[in-house]
Amino acid sequence: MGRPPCCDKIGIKKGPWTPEEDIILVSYIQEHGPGNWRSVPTNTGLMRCSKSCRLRWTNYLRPGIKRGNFTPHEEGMIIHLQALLGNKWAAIASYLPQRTDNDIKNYWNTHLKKKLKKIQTELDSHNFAPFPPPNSDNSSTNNYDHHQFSKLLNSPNSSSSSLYASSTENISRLLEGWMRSSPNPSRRNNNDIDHDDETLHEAQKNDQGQEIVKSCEKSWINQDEGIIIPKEKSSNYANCESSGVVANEIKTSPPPFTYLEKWLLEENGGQVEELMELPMIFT
DNA sequence: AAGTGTGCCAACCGCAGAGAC
DNA sequence: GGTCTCTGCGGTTGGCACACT
Repeated sequence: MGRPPCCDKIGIKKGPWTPEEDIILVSYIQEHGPGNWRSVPTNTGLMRCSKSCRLRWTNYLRPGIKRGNFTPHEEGMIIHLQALLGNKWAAIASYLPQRTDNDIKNYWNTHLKKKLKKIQTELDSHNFAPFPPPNSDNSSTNNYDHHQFSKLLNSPNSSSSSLYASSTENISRLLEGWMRSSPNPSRRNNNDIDHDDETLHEAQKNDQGQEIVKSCEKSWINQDEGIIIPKEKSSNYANCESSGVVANEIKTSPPPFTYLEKWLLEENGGQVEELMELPMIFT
């Protein structure tokens, strides 16, 4: 049935990209813009399949990619978005415009998964609950210890994010300035981070954004703290649901997307602390 | 110094969706 | 409507670098 893999073709080079290949690819895209990947190998003379060219561009060469350590804020966003969306790395990456889905996926698999697993073990051994008991109000959260959880998450003993460092210079710097002046750039320049809100609004228009909105409908937004608690884990939700408040709130007017926006794009470090205290689903 | 184990990340693979014909 | 092609996504892996013995 299907067509053979594009990379099975004879003469197609595999493996790590050389700086020369990078420069050829960057030069070509600089001139023609990203897209029409099919024609890239033919037009550039690169002995790579179109897929490999696209991947190299999107994951490594395109301008605006931030490499190196993930900040606690980014880490928190990933953790929470993963809890919210699952392994939808592309969707998660759309909220971290400077990170690639591959980068986020790798970081999750190599750091965060272990970190959360360790935290869960710690929580078990300390006998305090990661979630407030259902049907209880916030004043009686029993063993649930926000600060302990936060401490564990930020503990230097739990795998250090500082180990995650870039080993190679980002060749995309060659393109600095170009994307800015380009009439229709596919991605943004490093200097455009002040337009994050525009990107988010664009994302909201497309399927990924709609997916987030749908996800929000499944979550209970804690408006006091500006954070999102998975519906099934929130005692507030349980309490309100029983009174019919939430059902009406969500069914008739889903939580405004701006809550998620505001929280996700909040550059204030103080928000991170709240995030770290957030109960979440361990997978 | 050499061998082995482990962590990490770039890149590959296979699948699915969308669009063109 | 069916087939083909292109693109994007998520899971997996190869291989390098470093740590440990």
